[in-house]
Amino acid sequence: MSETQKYDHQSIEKKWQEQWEKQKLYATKDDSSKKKFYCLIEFPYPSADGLHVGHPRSYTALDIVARKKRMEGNNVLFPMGFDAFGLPAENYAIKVKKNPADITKKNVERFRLQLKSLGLSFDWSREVVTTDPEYYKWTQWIFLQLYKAGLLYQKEMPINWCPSCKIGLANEEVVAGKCERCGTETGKKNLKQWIFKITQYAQRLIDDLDTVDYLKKIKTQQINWIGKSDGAKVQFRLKDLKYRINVFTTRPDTLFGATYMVLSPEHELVEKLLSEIGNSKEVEKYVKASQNKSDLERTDLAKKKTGVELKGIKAINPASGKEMPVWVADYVLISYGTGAIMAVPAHDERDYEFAKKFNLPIQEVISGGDIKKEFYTGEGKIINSGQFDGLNSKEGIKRITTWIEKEGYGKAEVNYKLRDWIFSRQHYWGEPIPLIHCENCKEREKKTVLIIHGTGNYGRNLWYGWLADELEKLGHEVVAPDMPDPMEPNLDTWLSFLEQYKDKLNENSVIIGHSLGGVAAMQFISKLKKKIGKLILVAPTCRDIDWKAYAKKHPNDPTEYQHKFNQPDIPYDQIHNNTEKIVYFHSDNDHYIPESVPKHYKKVLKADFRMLKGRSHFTILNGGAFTFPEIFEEIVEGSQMPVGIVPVPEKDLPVELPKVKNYEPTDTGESPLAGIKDWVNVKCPKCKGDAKRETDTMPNWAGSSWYFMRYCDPHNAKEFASKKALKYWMPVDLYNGGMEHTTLHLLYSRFWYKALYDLKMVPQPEPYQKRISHGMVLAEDGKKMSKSLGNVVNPDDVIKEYGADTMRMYEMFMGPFAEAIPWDTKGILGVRRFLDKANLLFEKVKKSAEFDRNLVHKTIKKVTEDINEFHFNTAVSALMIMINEMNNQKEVGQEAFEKFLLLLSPFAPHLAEELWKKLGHKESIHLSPWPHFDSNLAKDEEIEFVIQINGKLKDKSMMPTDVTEEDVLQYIERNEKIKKLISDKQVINKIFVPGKLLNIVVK
RNA sequence: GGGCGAGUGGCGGAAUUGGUAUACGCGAUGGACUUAAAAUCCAUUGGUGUUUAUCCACCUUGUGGGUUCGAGUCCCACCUCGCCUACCA
Repeated sequence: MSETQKYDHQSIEKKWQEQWEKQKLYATKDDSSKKKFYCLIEFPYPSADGLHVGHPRSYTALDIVARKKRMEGNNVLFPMGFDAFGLPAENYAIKVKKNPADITKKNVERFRLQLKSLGLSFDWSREVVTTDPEYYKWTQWIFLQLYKAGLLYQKEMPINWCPSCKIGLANEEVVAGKCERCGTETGKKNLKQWIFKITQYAQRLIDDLDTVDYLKKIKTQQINWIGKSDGAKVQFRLKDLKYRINVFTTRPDTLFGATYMVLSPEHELVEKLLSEIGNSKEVEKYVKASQNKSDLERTDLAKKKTGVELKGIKAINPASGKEMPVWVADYVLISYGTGAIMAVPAHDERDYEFAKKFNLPIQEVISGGDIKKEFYTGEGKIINSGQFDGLNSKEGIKRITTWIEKEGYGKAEVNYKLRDWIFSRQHYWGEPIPLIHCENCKEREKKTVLIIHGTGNYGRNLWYGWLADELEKLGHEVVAPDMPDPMEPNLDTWLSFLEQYKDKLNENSVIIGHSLGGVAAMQFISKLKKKIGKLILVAPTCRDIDWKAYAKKHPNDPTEYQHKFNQPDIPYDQIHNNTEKIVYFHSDNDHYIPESVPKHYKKVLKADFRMLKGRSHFTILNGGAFTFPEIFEEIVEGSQMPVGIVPVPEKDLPVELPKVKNYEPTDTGESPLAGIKDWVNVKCPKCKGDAKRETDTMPNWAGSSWYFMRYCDPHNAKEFASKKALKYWMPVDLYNGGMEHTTLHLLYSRFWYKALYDLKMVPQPEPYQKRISHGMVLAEDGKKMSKSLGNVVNPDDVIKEYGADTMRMYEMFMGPFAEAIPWDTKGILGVRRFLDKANLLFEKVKKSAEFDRNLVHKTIKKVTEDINEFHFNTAVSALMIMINEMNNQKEVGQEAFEKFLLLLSPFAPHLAEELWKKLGHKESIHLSPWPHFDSNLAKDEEIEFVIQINGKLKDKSMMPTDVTEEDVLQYIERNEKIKKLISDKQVINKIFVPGKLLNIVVK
């Protein structure tokens, strides 16, 4: 064959691409009587390097699916866009001193051209670019809806900080202590951050996976990332101290085996206890040292455990009653559970190692191992655990948890690894967060909340701590002091202690008094010379309680002082004068406070009484809970939004990025936007006073968390997408992307979609019906393609030399779609030869020529089914077999050839269209119906029937597919070879598999 | 350490519910065409042995066992590699 026998891919491909575009062949119409099919592929980040050969692999695969679905009569949505915000463009902009917007625009144009040269059937009229203000207007709008729904808060916190990129990183972006992007070791920096309450959705993000069709490993990854564990929260008393240590454990069955406790270095108690311990200097030194350790050091030195004992501090094991030493050690992480553990060295690897190193007692409580030699984490019989001895450990978990709850030491609890999503970025190239900080509004709305705790407790313990955190998330000022001598309180001491907070209080303030603190609160308010907003009493005590009787009933509780507590008459009139409103919470099962108490207060207090069910005395004791949303609600009065932070009004969206001279992030951690005075200074939309814009921008994840919704209605100027369009197109029927996005992008976008579903803005709770993943394309050496290794293959070169059709087919043929496959430039030749053969075969086509119907229908069946299952490589090989068979004939029937072209058209759309038109068709092949197969015709009439002896192949012969056992046995009678082989042996059995084989079992 | 997945020719890889292992392609070798090369076409191509006629026998899907008439496929143990994850209490 000469050069002229190779088809001219350049002119053919250019011609059809132009014609298709002119005819708008792939434009999708919304209102259609046809069944919809939404086929989605992750949109690319338009890097300066251009398209990678990995991109076309998944694009072609989904293009094939989309084209086939279209030919099968579906209304297909197959869109494409660009995810263009983010660090690479910004870093490049800084390097070449240009505007990232200009750079991005250029990159997008290049990408679009490259994608178009592949002949993909995207509906380009629906393209979205996340950096386009018309697009990010709606990203900001959605952000505001979620903000108004109370899903965001701001908190000063140590964030992961990359000293090289000068950017805060989400936990998820730090891989093994290193910056995901640049590989530099990360440190910590304290910054105020906007944070999404994704943890609120943790359970639903797990549960709803049951309703969707994702690859198993993708579901597993999602579940693992959320990391749910069932266990119990248990409270440990400290000997002679008011403080308590809360721990989370998944092994309550080992409670009796806890021999020491460990606090993480960041735990608040470490600082509080410093004055009580003998070796405070040593402890301080240790805490400081571990703060300076990077996450990498703390995790990498996995096996070398360090720690310091808090000398003089003893915790009490509520189960065994034994005293236990308390340590601080950085193998306990502040970010998981409560930041403290009960250590059970006999049945936990880490605790065992620690106990061995520091010579701490090891107490076996589950039999089955040999704890002298090794820890034992398996199941077994419970021993050394009093009343629980003899139980199976699995049963023990349930029984001991129930006992803990009954005795008031804790409660069953679920814990998640997933942490809230840090959303702020201190960078230029991202969507501005559309919020305005207004000091006037803040002063007006901010509440000062004074929490006065009860006996034997401290300021931020239990629900006080939870409530304080929640209020601070909204920007309120919380004063939750540790009251003096809480074990033996004295009213006068308490009142004089509270004096210091007097000046902070005003008509907007709230005072919460719990238990004994309730009495203190009333006394304190009655002496104020001003009015406060609200008094919230939570199960307050009262001198009416018979403390002597109580002490008899509860001999272990240190309540001696209670009846000594000085309670002069409370001047109720004065309290009413000094408060706007009083709310009184009590519980129907408070065994601490008799019913006579609320009865008494009902008589004397003009309060709003609220009865809550089963909250005991509002503490962990006796099964109480840690969170009391009712009390929280009473303070914020329905406002879920942080105070003094005003959403930009919808009519002012988008908040566009201003042009700046300098894109570099600052060393202070502020975004470069902070330096642009004209932009930062605005009037508050609420009070019209002077205010400032938020200068943080959104992370790269924002735009990609909802782009699939915008595709449904991309030009809508009034809504992010119309209800009608969303209802028709959503959910996505097929979503494909890389494994690298199966945790974060999927989790974040599912979270946004669920939140919008709760706001009734989208039609269902899950965005993606089916999710599959593609494998990576590796370099010829089997390594990842990278510039530094110099092994990158440029798709433009391949397309220029061999054509887009060849490129597409080769990417499909190279191996299983889901697996990583190395690129092989020589392998492309085989596919190109196949297409040349197809082109040449056209000369042999005769309208009237006979053809092999079985071959045609077999191939239709194979290709159809393979595409359905994403087995593109074997579909290509079926087409190759068909072409080879047809090539062996002198003439080719036109009908057979047409069917071949139809099957070829999703893979090689240009050549298929060229030959289709050359056959005389007026309409595009891509608008033609997908061929059907006849199952009977797809079956072979004759097969190679196999004769085995003891399962080993001895003979084969062509026979009809439906050959009977008798016929085969007769055949054997006539077969000298088989007869000879079995002549001297005893035939025990004959197994006949219809249409396949006969196995003769001999001895 | 945990989770998921994979080990099949010289290479990429095929193989329905257990039923002819190595489809399809690359590469290689030989031949045709050519002054020659490229391209193309034809033939051969898992291994070993015997025989030189290419008929035959045996072996072969990481290793070792097991279940079965029959195992690449199912079960058990082990080895190797890849990906994700990691002091998650």
